[in-house]
Amino acid sequence: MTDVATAKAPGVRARVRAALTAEIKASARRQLVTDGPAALSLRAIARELDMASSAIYRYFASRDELLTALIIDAYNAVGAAVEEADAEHERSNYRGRLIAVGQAARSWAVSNPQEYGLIYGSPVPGYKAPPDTIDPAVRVPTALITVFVEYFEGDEPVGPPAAGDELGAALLQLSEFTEHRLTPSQLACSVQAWGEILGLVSLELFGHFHNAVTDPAHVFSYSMEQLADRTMRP
Amino acid sequence: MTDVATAKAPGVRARVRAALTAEIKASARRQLVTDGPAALSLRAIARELDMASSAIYRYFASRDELLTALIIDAYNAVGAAVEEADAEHERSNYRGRLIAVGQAARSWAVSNPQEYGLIYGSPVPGYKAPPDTIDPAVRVPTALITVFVEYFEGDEPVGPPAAGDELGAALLQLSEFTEHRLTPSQLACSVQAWGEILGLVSLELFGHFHNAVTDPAHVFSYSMEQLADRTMRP
DNA sequence: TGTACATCAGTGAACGCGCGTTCACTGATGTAC
DNA sequence: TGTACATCAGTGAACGCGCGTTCACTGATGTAC
Repeated sequence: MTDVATAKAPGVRARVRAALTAEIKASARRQLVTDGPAALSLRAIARELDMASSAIYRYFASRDELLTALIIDAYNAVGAAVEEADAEHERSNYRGRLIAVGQAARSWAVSNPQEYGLIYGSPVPGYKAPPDTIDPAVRVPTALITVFVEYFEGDEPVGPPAAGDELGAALLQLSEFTEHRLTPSQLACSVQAWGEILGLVSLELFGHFHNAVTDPAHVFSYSMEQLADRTMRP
Repeated sequence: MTDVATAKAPGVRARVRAALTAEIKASARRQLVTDGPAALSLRAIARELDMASSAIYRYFASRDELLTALIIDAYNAVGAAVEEADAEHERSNYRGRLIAVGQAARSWAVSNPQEYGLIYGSPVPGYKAPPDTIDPAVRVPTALITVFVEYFEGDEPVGPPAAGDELGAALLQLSEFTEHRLTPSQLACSVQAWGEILGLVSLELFGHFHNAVTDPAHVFSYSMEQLADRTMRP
């Protein structure tokens, strides 16, 4: 029992701690919507949570650390949404998976525009992302490229890009990341897909469709179908 | 002579005024690079220009008005770069024009990353773009879509989208903008191109190619060729 | 050409505000015997 | 089970800073006769 109690010991205090940490982040997220990341204010959060501004420092060592937490949360949120959408399709339904990944990314972005801006908009000036943001950041592109890897796998496995292959050299790191299972032009195809998804979502969310595209959701769906049509055989 | 003098009268004072206005904007642009638009500070500009902070108000009525001027300048700068690049090709060389437009947009963005972020990154929170930003903002997409309009013009001219055509409805405003000279799927094709260009540039400039794409310029060139290949007949 | 007046650029002080971060502190909650 | 001690959460005052904007003002530059 002492054992269990000790195991649960962090439970009592730590649970309260976790709850407050979450509340701080929620308040920060709310603030993001109205003021943007650059204006994220610890004092404003403290005010909303009815505590001394210095109390925040029990939970986050600095403003930047809080920002990092928000960024990681955002990456994990899109990442999870995209992975879930992908998992809902037959593994061999590459077309369906590709479209699902794109749709899930857009849906999340539309529901969380400020967090989308935080991770895919202009970087916060003066903020240097620490290494622990990398893994979460990589989830969406990984999900996307995995669909292509598995789709192309039918073709003979490819080695590292040949010397003198400029496109291969330009995409060498990506080729390593996928363990050289895609040709340079297949890698480029994945990057283009990622670019098109992100570009369309950014145009929509950052207001560039005003007075031009009435129904961005429809145009996006259509574009994803087109994307699938042209990158994957029927 | 009095006539000319009166005509030139604004010249003396107004030229000094124009010069200082430009200096203020230049300082603001410099500040943008290090601190971002949200932190744009009139006092910092005044400090750099060795004048009282209140003097700025002789040139811009408020911080927001200065920001608007920067945004308009940025849109006009990319707009001009893109139009120039387009003009350097034979009118009938649609493929060359399309690629040139994309390349010019990217080149400008790479040389002016902060101004790119200002207009194509996350919107500045609390800032409402006034109507005079619209015309400059529309130059790049107009150049792009014009290439498609002229390319497709060989086909029979199309009317407004048919009732019940969902894609046509989603793109109705764009169709009007081009005086109904493109079919809905051709319009969508233009939007996709614009999305892909913007997406690839954003991925590159906002740091998402780190540890993945070594040579973004090459991948971009390749992608533009592919884009031209798939949207336009040889 | 010369004078009287209006316009404009720029000053410097002030208002009222918000910020991140530190520090010594009080109590409450957990830990070890 | 009870006591002594260590850990931790939260406080409130303070430091030093920067900001946008207003206002009454001084001089210089242009305008009209």
